[in-house]
Amino acid sequence: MGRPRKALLDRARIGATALELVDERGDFSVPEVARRLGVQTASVYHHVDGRAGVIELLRERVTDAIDPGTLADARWDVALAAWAHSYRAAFAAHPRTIAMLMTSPVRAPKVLAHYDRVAGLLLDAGFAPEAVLAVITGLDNLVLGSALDMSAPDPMWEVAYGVDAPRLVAAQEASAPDRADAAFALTLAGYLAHLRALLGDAPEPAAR
Amino acid sequence: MGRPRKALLDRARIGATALELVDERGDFSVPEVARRLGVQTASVYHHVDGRAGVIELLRERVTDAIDPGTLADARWDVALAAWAHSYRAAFAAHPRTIAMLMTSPVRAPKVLAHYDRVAGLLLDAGFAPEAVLAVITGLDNLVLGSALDMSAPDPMWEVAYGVDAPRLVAAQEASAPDRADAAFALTLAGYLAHLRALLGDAPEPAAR
DNA sequence: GAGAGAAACCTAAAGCCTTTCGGTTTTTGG
DNA sequence: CCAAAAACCGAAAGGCTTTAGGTTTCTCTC
Repeated sequence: MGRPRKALLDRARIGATALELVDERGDFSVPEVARRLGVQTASVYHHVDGRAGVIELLRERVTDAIDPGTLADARWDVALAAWAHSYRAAFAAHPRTIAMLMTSPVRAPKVLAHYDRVAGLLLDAGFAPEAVLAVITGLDNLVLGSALDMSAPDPMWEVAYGVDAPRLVAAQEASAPDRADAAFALTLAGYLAHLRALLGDAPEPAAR
Repeated sequence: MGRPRKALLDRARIGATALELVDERGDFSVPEVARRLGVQTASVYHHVDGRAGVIELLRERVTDAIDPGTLADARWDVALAAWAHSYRAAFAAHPRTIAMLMTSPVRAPKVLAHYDRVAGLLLDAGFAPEAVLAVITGLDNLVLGSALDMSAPDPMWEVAYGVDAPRLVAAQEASAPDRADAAFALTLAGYLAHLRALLGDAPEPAAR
C-alpha cells in the first residue's frame, strides 16, 4: 500500500465506470465504482467531490455527445429541429441518467454555449426578446419529456389481471416498436409548425 | 409497548407524511417518516411494502388530483387539452415527486382508467389504432416534460461568472415570470393543431 | 541530488438507510 | 373463552456516504 507507481484512478475512468453502472443497473454507488476499478472506496474521494461530483462527470459525458454543428443551418427551424434530435439522441443513449441529471441546474459551459446559440437563433428569426426563453423552455420540455419516456419501463402502463382498460391494452398491442420516436416526431413537428405560424411565416404543408 | 389501544399508523398517514417530506426536502426515508409519526422505523414496514411501497402511496396521492371530468367534453381536442392541463397541475403541485415516479411503471388502476378513456377518445376521433399509443405518448411527454421543468431549479441555466453566454443571460432577464406556463401552452397548442391537421379537420385559426 | 511537500492509495470508523427477525401486548372471531 | 391475527418495539445485519489519519511514491525547488 501507499502511493502506487502508476496511478490507478482518474476522473475519466471514474466517470466512465459510473456511466457503465448507470446504463446497466440504473444507479451507481461510490463503493461499486471503486470495486470495478479494483480500488478502495475512499480512494475515489481523492479525485472527485463525493457522489455529487460523480454525477457531474456523468453530465459531462452524456452532453458531450450533443452536436453543436446542428445549429449551423441558415433556416432557424431546420437548425432547431436538428439540434433537438441531437440533444434527444444524447440522452437516449443513456436514458437512466436523466432522472439523476434533471434536478440540478445546468452549469456546464459547453451546454450553456449551446443554449446561448439557440437564443441568438430565435432572436434573429424574429422572436421577441421576452418570448425567447419560453420558446426554449418549450423545446426543452419536448426533448426531455421524450428522453424521459425512453428511460421509462416498457411497457409504461402495466394493466394487471382484473383491471379493466381494454382500449389501452389494445393500443399497446397495436403500437409500432418505434412508438417513442414517432411520438417525438409528432410533438416536434407540431411545435415547429406552431412557432412558424406565430412568426407569420408561410406555413409549410405538414409533410404527412 | 406491544400493540397500542388505538392504531398509530395507517397507509394514509404514511403516504401523507412521505409526501410532506418530499415536498419539503425533495426526498424521504422510512426512518424520517417514522420519526414524524412518533413511531419506530420497523413499524412502518408493517403497513407498507418497504420503500417502494411508500413510493406507490405517493403516486396515488399525486395522481388523485387529476380530474377525470375533463375528459367528458364532446370535442376530442378540447377534452385532451383540459385533461393535459389537469394532469400537469397535479404534478406541478408536487414537482419533486416526478423524478421518483417516472422510473417505475404505472399500475394504479385509477390512472390506467384515465389512459383507457383517452385511448377511446382518440379512436373515436378517427386515429388509427396503431397510431393511438404514439399520440398518447406524445401528450404524456409534453405534460411530464413541462412538469419536470417546474421541478427544476430556478434559474435552470446558471451562467457562472466568466462564462460567455450573453444572449441566454439576456433572455433569462427578459423572460416573464410565467415562462413555464407559457411554454406549456405553446407546446400543447402546437401539438393539438398538428393532430387536427393529421386528421384532416378544418384547422381552426391558431388563436394566438 | 536531496529534501520537503504534494499526490495517491489504504485502513478505520462514524452515522445514516433499508430490511428482517423475534418478542410483547391487544384485539378479534369462532 | 381462547387461539390467531394485528400492531408496535428492540435489535441487528449489511450497504452507502463521507471524513480522518497513516504510508508510500513522485516532483519540484534549491
